[in-house]
Amino acid sequence: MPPTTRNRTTPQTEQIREHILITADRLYYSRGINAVGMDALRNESGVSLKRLYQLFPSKENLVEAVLHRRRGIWNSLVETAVAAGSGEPRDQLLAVYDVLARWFDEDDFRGCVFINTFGELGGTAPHIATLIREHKASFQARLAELVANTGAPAALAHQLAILAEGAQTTAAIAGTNDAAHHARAAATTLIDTALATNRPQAGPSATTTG
Amino acid sequence: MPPTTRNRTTPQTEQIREHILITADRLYYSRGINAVGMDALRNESGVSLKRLYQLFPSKENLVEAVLHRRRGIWNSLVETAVAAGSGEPRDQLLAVYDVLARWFDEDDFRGCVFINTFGELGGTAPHIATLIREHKASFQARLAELVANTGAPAALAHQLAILAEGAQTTAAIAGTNDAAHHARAAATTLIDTALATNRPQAGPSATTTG
DNA sequence: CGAAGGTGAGAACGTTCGTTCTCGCTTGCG
DNA sequence: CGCAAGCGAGAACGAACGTTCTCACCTTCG
Repeated sequence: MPPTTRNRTTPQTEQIREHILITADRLYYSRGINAVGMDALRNESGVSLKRLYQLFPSKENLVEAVLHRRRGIWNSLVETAVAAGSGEPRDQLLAVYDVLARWFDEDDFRGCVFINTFGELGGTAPHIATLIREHKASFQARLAELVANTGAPAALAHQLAILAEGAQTTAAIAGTNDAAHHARAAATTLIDTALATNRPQAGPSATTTG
Repeated sequence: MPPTTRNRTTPQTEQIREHILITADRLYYSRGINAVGMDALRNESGVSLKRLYQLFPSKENLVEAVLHRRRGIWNSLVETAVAAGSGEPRDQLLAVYDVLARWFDEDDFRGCVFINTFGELGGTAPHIATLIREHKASFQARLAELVANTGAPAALAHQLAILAEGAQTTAAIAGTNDAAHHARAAATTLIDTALATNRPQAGPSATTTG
């Protein structure tokens, strides 16, 4: 039923929806969410208020959709970087910080959308707070998988996650991208230390010859 | 002139000012700044609007005063913890993460005021963004001093700062205080690695004996 | 006592918010 | 052609915002 030619408006609807999400994301990200009214979004996107509320029944709903879309983008960035490397688990972990470095270099970088939104709305919008919490938890879970592949203890994943979070806020506030470099260096130290202390003296347990 | 008995209102003024700052801090921190109007602050503090605007000519001015006060509290916490320990530079650095651990355990903990405020207002209030940037820079400068005392390379200070920032946001969003423990463990690894690789084989280049 | 000035409670101001409604206009279909 | 439905532009709504003003009251000092 969905892909029939029944409703002429349907094909455009998805593009309009995406256009709204892109515009809202840009405005919310640059100015904060409370500071961007629906009128501003209407003017910037060129989409009428009627259609805005038709596609997103409330502002909170729209904010959630923006966060959901950002989550997909973030996951794609991470997975692309993880898949692009040598396949070595250690390199896959470090690839996360290369993603950060490229991101921090963007002109309009102003920190992590989820962290910013949590600070602004986390105390009053429980549904949004939960959404943010779940996103961060899923990122940490992905890190835990990558860490497990290296054979390092699970605690390393938490440490690497903290480095990634800290790099984002530090880069945002300082206005420089140095933090990505520093976080990557710290991650390298933590990973190598974890790997060294995990299989310490018994070196040649050469079960994996690859 | 200030400490004379000339003006009867002066003695109370400072207490009222502090009372306003404490109340505003609590409301802003728990709900976000835009979500707390001056009426809410009037009702919660019991101070009339007239006196509020008498002591703080605008809301932005009040926000800046709240941040300024938080900065002093944070610095006191850090300096107290740094001074309380053994005096060993390594322990002084780790004391910072003990401060975080105690802080995260507080019931109303909701992350770092400066990070939260930067996310909400940093894009539209340049003066506040600058104030936040300066606070973070001064914390990093203090860390750099402590790192220098250990003899470790300066880059360690940046890494430790990133850990502290990341622990704050991670703890806030996750709602647990595990991040303080993980950050402390990571900091220990980074510090010890930096100290070990800094004076590796060539030990006695004793130009600075003291 | 009586005039002056500062105060608290809260109304009022103009703006902006999120959301809904009105109203011409277009458009697809019988 | 005629009509029902959907659309964009924007007015309108009640609420809340930051800020100022009114006014009765209280204090203080000559």
